[in-house]
Amino acid sequence: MEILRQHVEALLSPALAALGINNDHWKSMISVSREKNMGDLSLPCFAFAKQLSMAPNEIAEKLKAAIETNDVVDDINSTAGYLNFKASRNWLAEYIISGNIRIGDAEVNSSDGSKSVLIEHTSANPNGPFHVGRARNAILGDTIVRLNRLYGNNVRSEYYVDDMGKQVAVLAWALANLDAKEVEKILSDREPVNEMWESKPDHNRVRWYQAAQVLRGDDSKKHEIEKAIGEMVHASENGDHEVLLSFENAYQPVLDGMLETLNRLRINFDEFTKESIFVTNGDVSNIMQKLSTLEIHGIAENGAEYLDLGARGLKGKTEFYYKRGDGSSLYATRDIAYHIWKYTQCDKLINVLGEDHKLQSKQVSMTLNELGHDTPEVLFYSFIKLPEGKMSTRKGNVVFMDDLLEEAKAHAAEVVKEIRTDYSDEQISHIAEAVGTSAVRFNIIKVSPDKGFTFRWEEALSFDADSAPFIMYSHTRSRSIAKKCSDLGVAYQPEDAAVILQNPTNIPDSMFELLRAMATHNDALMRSVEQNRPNLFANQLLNLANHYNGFYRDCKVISNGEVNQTYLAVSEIASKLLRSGMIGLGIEPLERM
RNA sequence: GGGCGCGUAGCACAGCUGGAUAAUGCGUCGGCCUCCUAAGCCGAAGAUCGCGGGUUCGAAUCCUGCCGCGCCCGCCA
Repeated sequence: MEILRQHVEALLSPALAALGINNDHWKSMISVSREKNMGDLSLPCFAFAKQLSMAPNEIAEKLKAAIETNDVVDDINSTAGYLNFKASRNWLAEYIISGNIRIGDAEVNSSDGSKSVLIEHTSANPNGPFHVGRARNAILGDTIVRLNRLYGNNVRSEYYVDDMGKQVAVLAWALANLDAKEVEKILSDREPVNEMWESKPDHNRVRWYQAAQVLRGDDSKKHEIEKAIGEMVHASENGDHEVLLSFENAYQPVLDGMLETLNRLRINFDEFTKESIFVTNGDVSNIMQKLSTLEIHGIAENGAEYLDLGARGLKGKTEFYYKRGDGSSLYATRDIAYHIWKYTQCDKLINVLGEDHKLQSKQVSMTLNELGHDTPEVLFYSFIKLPEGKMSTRKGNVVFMDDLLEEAKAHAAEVVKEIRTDYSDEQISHIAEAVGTSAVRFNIIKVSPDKGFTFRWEEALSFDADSAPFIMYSHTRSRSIAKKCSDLGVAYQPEDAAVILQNPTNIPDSMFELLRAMATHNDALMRSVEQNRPNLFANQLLNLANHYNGFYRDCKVISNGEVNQTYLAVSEIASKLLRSGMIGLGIEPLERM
């Protein structure tokens, strides 16, 4: 309720001055009321107690007596040492109906020259299909992208393609040296690929990768394979175009398959940047050169080079190696080159990384600092576990995103079929797809990223309150009302605000609660974006949907064939806010469901 | 062993820069469809905020010790 702040400050200022409080420190003490029924903004008076030698509640009472309510703040009360200010119903209704709440659009970049943000997320090795654990990165990252756009930032999303490491080399080696029969023989003790995904290249080619991994553990073949792979890695690091091309031919179909899965979740990227670029264009060797001149630089016996980050306060492992004994670079070195390049593209960087990358990320940031660069904001997330324990492709203990999406859609279809008997199969399929994918996204977004949560099918497929369908349902109700009104010949036009406001309407509690939820909507968005915590905004949207439902219950927009214009205006603005917020979270807004 | 993170009702999860009766969902119990989509709404029961110390007028929130869980501690990516 930041919109109320200046009004409250104006009221408080003279009253506090009269008590002898003349500095502005109290302004930062005004905060959003915890007790929603007491007020919107509150001033705790405890801090004044000593200075004024008065009890806090006495101070609050004195202030209350000294302040006159007005059209904006029409309720001031003092309880237990708090002075509470509540926005006036009519003022708030007028404020919102007049179109003062910013709606935003998560699908476009602002063009007003605002801050440009480069968000790198997912960047998974292109060697196999997404399981729910790996997909947490993509869902969090894409949501941050969307919320930044909704907030008004200029955003570019990037996938950093690891096109030259050992993992890709293993895949390329396997594809060149093994045929399908051999692969299936090697993997005969494992679960076969779900036939539904047999022709999907991420599910298909990962078999070659897995078979190669098995062979790499086989003592009789290990040597020969390691040598071959080692040569490929080495060649790729020297920028050997032929090898890099064979790598690309190996991983690109896999990556395409993975992106197909993300696409179904409405996750897209603006740019794909290949790791090898920074080797072939000389950036990496330039950086290694620069690093070797730093005072915290060190050289190991075999010529490998590192930075002593312990000298800069890093605890635990202090040596950060950026160059191997053979002179080649390491993943982190290339990542540093990538970051420096990223800073030539944008003002601010955000990375989304698994918690296993914390140390690595810290090393990269500290090194960037040494080189005089800014450091990225990083959102770390914990892993998703299964009830049986850690997710592991090797043990067959995984839930693939493709399977989850199918399952979610099927479950949604069941629900729709049961309660909407008049819908066509096509309609049901469309709704089920939207509900299924939205629910999957939302279940991951709504929990705090640093919480390691356990994946459970019954929860992933729960469409009750606290889920995407709950929000979608509220939105659908608002669309249904708009359609009915339009059928009656009444359409909401934002320009008519002044006319609508000429007819005062009764504002019941539940409508007031909705208005308050709308008034705090952008406060929540700001917090969510500034702190890179999508779950905060997910919560806001649940809150908004919840209050819309209360409004829906008590304020009939259409009654006896007559449209209440004020209610319709509020319903429509709430609807827009729900819609833009849903798109911000990657939830698909439907007209009917 | 060291570093980082987490620990809130039977389960899951929220709690913004310390503040008033710790929010919400699932599950349990009870109520609401002649009226804009009941995937909804209303009500009840259910919490020593891991344990101990400290700072403060005030701590789930900050500091510290311990316990439990996760991740990391490669010249891998």
